[in-house]
Amino acid sequence: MINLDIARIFDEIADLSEIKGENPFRVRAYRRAARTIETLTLDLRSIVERSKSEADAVRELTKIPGIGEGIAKKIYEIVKTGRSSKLESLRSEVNPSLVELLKIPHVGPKTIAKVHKELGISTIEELEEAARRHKLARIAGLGRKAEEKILKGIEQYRKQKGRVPIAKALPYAEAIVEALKSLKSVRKIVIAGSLRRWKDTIGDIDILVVSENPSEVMDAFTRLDGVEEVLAKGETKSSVIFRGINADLRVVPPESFGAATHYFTGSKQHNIRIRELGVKKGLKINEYGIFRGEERIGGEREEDVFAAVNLPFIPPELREDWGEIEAAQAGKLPKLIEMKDLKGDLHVHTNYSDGKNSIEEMAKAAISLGYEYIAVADHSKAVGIAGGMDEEKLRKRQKEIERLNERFESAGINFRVLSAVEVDIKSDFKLDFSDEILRDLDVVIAAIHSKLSQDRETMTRRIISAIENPYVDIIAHPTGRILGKREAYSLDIERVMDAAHDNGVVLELNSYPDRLDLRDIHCKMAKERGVKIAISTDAHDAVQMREVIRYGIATARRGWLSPEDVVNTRSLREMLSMLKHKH
DNA sequence: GCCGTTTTCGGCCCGACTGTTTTCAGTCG
Repeated sequence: MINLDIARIFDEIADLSEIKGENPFRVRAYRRAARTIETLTLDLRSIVERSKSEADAVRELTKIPGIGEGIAKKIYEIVKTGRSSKLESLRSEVNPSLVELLKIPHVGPKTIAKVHKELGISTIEELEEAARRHKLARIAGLGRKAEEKILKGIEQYRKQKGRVPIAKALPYAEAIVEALKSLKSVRKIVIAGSLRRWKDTIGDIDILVVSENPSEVMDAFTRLDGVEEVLAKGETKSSVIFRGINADLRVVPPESFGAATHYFTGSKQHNIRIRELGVKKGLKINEYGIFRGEERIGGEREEDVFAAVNLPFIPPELREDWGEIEAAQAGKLPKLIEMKDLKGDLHVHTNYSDGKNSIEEMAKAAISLGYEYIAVADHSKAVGIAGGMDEEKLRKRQKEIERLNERFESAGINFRVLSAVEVDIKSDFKLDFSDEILRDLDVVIAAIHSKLSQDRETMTRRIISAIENPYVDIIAHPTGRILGKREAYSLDIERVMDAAHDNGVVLELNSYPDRLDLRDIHCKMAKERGVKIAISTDAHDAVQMREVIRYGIATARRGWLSPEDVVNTRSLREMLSMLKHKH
């Protein structure tokens, strides 16, 4: 039983309670607890297991914001017994298959309860059938339009568009901004929402505009080249599907720009917390501004919103209700890493394995970025599909690296190419090069590339065995996820982090936008455990080295990382001294 | 269900859009 499983139980309790018609604030409490738990950097199971009694465990658990006595006791029960009696009794009251209907756009708990009660509908197929036969319109409160909407929603749900990797949504958002910028009445236009928070996946594109002529903007937006469907069009807000992705646009007056930017950036949970703080100070905070009674006391700048509740500015990447509000109150917001802090890239490929460019080309690209070093980390021979190197090819590469470094030195260029490998951790736990070979390299990166479906215990031990090898410095893409394609390996990430800490091994944050692995919350977890991170690109050509790093930096910021948490913010000498097999 | 230097009870963020309502409910973010 891990945190994620417990979060799922509370999500189901929330869903079932909602359909049952429970107090919405109770539902919200379960949802908030689920969100908190799934992004918690502590293991609930170990908190419960090291407690002497239930009361002791409850005392510890209720220190977590959003977890009170009721939910704490349920966590205790779940960890101890593997079951939740609350969930089980709900399941006997509310048909559990109704939960899936909640995922259909435009279908909410009230509608579900109604169609279930009136028509006995409990599956998507039954709902679709009833809508087609116009049976739904007979129910009070529903009509023909509702039937159309529900059918459309079902179609959308089946297409499973869902969330897309940030690198796919960002260019579309930039294209929309570019197109609308040219309108005369557009004074300001910004990207907000999860894109501004740099979340790894994006559900929809949010654009905010200041304009004295909203209807001109709405018309232009809904007629953009690329708009496939107009979902809603109002005075100040419209929604469309833009090249397969939902896009929302909102127009506000200039004096509301700051408040609207904050509101539209989210996250939803962060906004709720900020507005609650406002309520306690007798203020109303909405997208138009900050109000005391009728009087507006701010909202032109985003800082106004934070200042109104006595907080410093919180960077968008932190606005997830992952503790940033408490940290801001305590004056303990981290100084987040920035692009300019990086001094090198510790994981790039060259044409010695599956990279496109030569070592020299990669080095020159790195120099142009202002870096002091790169580690060329070509694949080892077991990764045949990526042209992995054997020992002989490795020796040949070594000579080329040495010649290149001599040239840089004699030309007075402060830059060094580090000789590295991305050595494969094979399914039998062995590394793909002998210790003798690894010992002579500048940097040894180890990673898993095959047999990804081994069980949780085996995968955990497989990675830890690499961590314990005396020459392994860095573990690359530690969880193996590929967004939209492949889940992370089944892995006990906490044990991996503890082993990394104990052995002085660095974990990689792979900047590839469909990897971003470690992910944001894992970076936070690593930081709290004192594990150092390398933000690397894993670039297979020079253009990628330049372009994908921003996603890595953004993810690091979402994971609360400061320059000192990251090894490649250090000068060459200092960075090398932090690696395990020192040079 | 959570939470509290004005509360251990009585609040709980706030508004836009749509549809079916003749004054508001449902859904969404």
